[in-house]
Amino acid sequence: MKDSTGDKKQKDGARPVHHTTSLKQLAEHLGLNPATVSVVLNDVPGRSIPQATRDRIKAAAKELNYQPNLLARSLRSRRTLTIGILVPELGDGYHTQVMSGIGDQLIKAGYFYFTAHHRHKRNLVEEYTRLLIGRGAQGIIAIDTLLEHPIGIPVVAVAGHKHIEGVTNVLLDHRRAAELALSHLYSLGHRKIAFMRGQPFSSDSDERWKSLVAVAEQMGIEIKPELVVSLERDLTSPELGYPVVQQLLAAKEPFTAIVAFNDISAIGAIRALQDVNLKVPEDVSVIGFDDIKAAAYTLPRLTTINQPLEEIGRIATQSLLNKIHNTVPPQDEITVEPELIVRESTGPVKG
Amino acid sequence: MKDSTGDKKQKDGARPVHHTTSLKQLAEHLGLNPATVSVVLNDVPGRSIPQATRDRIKAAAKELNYQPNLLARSLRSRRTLTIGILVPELGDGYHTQVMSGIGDQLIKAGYFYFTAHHRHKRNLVEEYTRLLIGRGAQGIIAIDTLLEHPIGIPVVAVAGHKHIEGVTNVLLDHRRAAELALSHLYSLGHRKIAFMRGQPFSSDSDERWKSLVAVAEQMGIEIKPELVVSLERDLTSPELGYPVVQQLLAAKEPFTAIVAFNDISAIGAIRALQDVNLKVPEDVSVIGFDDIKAAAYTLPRLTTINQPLEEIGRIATQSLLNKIHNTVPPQDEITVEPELIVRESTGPVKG
DNA sequence: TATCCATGTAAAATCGTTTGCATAGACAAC
DNA sequence: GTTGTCTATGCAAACGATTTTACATGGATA
Repeated sequence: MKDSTGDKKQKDGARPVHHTTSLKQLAEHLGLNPATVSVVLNDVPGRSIPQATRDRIKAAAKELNYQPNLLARSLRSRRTLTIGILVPELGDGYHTQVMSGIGDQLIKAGYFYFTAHHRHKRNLVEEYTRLLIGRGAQGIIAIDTLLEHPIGIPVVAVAGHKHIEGVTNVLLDHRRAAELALSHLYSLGHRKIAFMRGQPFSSDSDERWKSLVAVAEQMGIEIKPELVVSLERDLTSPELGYPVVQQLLAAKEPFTAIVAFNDISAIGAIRALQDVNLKVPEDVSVIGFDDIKAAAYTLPRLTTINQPLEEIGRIATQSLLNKIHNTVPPQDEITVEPELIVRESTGPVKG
Repeated sequence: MKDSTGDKKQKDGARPVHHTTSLKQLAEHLGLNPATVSVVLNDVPGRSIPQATRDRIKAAAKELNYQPNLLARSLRSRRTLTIGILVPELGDGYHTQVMSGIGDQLIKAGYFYFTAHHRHKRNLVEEYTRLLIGRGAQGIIAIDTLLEHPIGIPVVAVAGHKHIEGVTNVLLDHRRAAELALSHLYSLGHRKIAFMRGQPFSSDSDERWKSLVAVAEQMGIEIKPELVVSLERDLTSPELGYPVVQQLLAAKEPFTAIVAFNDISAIGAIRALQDVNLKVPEDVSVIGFDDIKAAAYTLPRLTTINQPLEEIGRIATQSLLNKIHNTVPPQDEITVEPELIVRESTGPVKG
């Protein structure tokens, strides 16, 4: 809403977009009606137009480098070929890797996406959702974002907390993840295993813990209460995992392995162990979750459970496109399979 | 291009976008002409409309929750309030942190952005540029992306390699970065300093090296040829820095500090040193560049030169918006200041 | 020879805005 | 009573496509 002192020449920054030929110009050039040209270029079925004319039109379109104006097209046809992505943060590996998969899949389908990052602020989630819809988004992918209620367009949630009517959730097969982690440790001979529970506000905490408990029971691994610690602080640095390991050590209950809540806390845990001269993995094995980029750079490099983030993005996208196009009945839930990545932080139990 | 067997009822996924009231409906509801309503809601100057009517219109707009259709508006006014971002990769901290700053700044100005990641493929850069323009992008921010020639709309390049007519470059003050790094080491007593040069294809390599040479000379630090190694492999893992340090050690020329090309290679360098039982920082100090997230998680944590990535994003955005709105004469180049982050990988020289 | 259908193309309506110009009425000045 | 200036609003033409409907042909059929 700048000042507007009536200065006519400025036109408030509305500079003409790089000039392209319009349908009308193309039609004129051909001596045909725009409608005919449109019909041919869009391969509209059920129209009788001789091949010769079709060829002529397509040739001219190529020659004049005709690019249909997406805005105009969308306005009329109500298809914008655009979706919106809601994400808490950019600049964070987890989210943007998912976005990478989304982008790959979308562009194949001729779609583009708007991104809005809301830094976990609820009112922003609401507002951005509105804005995205206002810009013609035909669907929304909400990554790690708390949605409150159904919105009017197709939605797919990645790592969504709640189940909301009409929203498809894409999530990790936590059960399988637990199996991979525990059977890896088990096969290395570990029986005395310590566990870290995630913070209550973290979306995966509950599911992951339940799965670990179930699988441990099934495998006959005892979970001693003294060997279970809980993360509490709202941190995204390894500090997260440091104090809880000190807590574990103070309990004096022997253990040979730690199942960390995620890679970040695993890194902190390793530090804590090293600081009391325990060697990883010789004295204690540590396994993480997520397989963040940094996991390959630590000393020792981290054994972890990989979440196929890009694939999750691709799957979420495909699911959303299916919803938009109404091609298949929508699913409530889609699970993806985790993978065990063995690096250096786990090893056979001593002796 | 699906099949199209003439099935009329399907309508190929064109579902009505969440219903909103249109300007026309609003006008009808008020018994006024759409134009009048539009004029009032947009505060168009130079129209005489009594305050009473204005209030009536605004009240009704609020009541009916009128949201103007951005598509239609853009079509008419040729302002889409949209820009495009070209980026090599998503899921990489460097780029997405810049994007984070861009997003913050854009949304303040009422803009949204399309993202396209091209994975360094030249033809995709071209194609995506076209597509973005086709979707009405009013400007483009190219992050670490090689542009070949001027395009028809305002462009700002972040970490751009080349200088291109009309393109504003936002880049780090390399000179200052070199000063920070070297004076930090110097003040800790380091005089025998080894250097890593970046790969020739990396955008910052040359500039960074030239600055280091210049500053070293100015400070009276000798750069011995035996203590200069060059990265060559196209890697983004710490492996990058490992072999070159072995190479340094093999040269038998003593050194007490290493200036790494970036954090990734610094991490590899530290590993290489630790693997021959040299302690960091007690025996050798290592300083990195970039301040990637992982830099705070390594053992020891990395001393490095921070690039204010989010700020770079914000500055690039502001510069682009200025260009779009023609408010200030465009600049060719904008530099931003680096910052020294002292952590644990540097320390005073022994003895 | 009149009727009908298929074919090729054009015209018009529409999507939801913005914007330049027109106009009707009120009032004042001459 | 004419002219002129305001005021408040309306009208209609864009913007650039898609989509529905209409209109000429020309040949085939009855």
